[in-house]
Amino acid sequence: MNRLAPALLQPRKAPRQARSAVTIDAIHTATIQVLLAEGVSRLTTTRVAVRAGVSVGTMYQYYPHKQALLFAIVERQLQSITAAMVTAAERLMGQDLATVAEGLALAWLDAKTADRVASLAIYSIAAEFDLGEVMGRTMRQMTEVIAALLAGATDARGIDPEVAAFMLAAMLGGSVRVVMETGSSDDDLARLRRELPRACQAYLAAVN
Amino acid sequence: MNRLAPALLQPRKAPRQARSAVTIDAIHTATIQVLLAEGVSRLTTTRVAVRAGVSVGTMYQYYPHKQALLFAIVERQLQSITAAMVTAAERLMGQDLATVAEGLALAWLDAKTADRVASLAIYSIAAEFDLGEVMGRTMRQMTEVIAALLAGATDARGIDPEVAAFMLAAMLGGSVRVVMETGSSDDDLARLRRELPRACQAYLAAVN
DNA sequence: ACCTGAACACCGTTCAAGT
DNA sequence: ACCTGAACACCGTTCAAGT
Repeated sequence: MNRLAPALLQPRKAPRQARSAVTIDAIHTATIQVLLAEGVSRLTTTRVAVRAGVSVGTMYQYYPHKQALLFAIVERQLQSITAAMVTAAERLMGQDLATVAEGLALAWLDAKTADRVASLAIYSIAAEFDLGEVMGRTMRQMTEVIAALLAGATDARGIDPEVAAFMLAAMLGGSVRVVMETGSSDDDLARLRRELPRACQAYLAAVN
Repeated sequence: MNRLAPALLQPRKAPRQARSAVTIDAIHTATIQVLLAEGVSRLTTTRVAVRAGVSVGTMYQYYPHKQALLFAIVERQLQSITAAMVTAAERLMGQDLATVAEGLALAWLDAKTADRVASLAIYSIAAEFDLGEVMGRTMRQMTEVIAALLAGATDARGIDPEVAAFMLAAMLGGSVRVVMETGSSDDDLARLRRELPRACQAYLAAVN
């Protein structure tokens, strides 16, 4: 559970010449390709280097270690999901709680299932390295967005936006993850798509 | 993502003499100790062997590979949680939906937080190896137990026990996992303990 | 300023040899 | 019937040497 200072997980240096920007991008792409083609267990620094067309040494000039490589990918994926949720939030601002709940649930499901392979890859990386921190940060961001949405809902009365947003984020994030990870059939996902909005709506109605 | 046939994950042979039963137990205990003391990344076959007081070769006589070691631990943990839920289910049989929902949520939280370190260790192992299958099986068992409970509830009317149980299992399993994994404070857990039962109750009420 | 790749320490797994 | 531990293939990481 060795927790690394965030600084250590960033790329080691910024590209100063054009060719190194190319190199850094090639490494990034190669990592994803190897991950999807061979799985985590076969994701090797050498394999990534070969695929990227550089030597291992070069890779270590940009990423201090393997974790940093994976960290970069996870972060990009999480950011794209966050962005999707922010977009959804803008659309949902000033609606009533039922609409907000449904909108959030569907947006979350869409974002997660859009690139299901990538999402699964993320999950499979998440535990091997210490990604709790990054995921925690993402979840806190999400909670803030949701809280603002709840506070601004037309029919918000007795609801505590902080508390309700926390619970909603846990429900969304957790249920989708569990279903996706446990060898879910398409049926299961369809089921989740029907039931998750209802669950969110029911919870919000109950605490309002 | 190499999926192994379940048979390969079982201990390689049953102990035929007393000393090998002792050996197998020593290995199992040593694995947990190393896991808790040093973390997944430092969980090494050699380290486990040393701690267990046997040679690496001996370990491989009982567990065909490292995954099998971890698999044994995960399975034991999951079984103990399943057992706790079955006990709770017996107590809740024939109650109304609100009582069932609250009882399930609290039982799940208790089971998971009782040995929080072990649970976290499980999660950290879960993705590194292919434990989706085991976890999926556990979740399906849980869903069955919950479905029976819902079908037998005094005030069950329009509810579809299968569907509602699926959603409930996803909510319980997911939310607790997400909160525990993302560097949760004790405050967060307390919050979850208050909100999760309400969310489950609200959902059941809405679909009944 | 950037890249190379042999070299090092360590890990999972095996198997001939022991009791 | 069970155990040992040197040996093997492979992995992450480094660093002297090159352009």
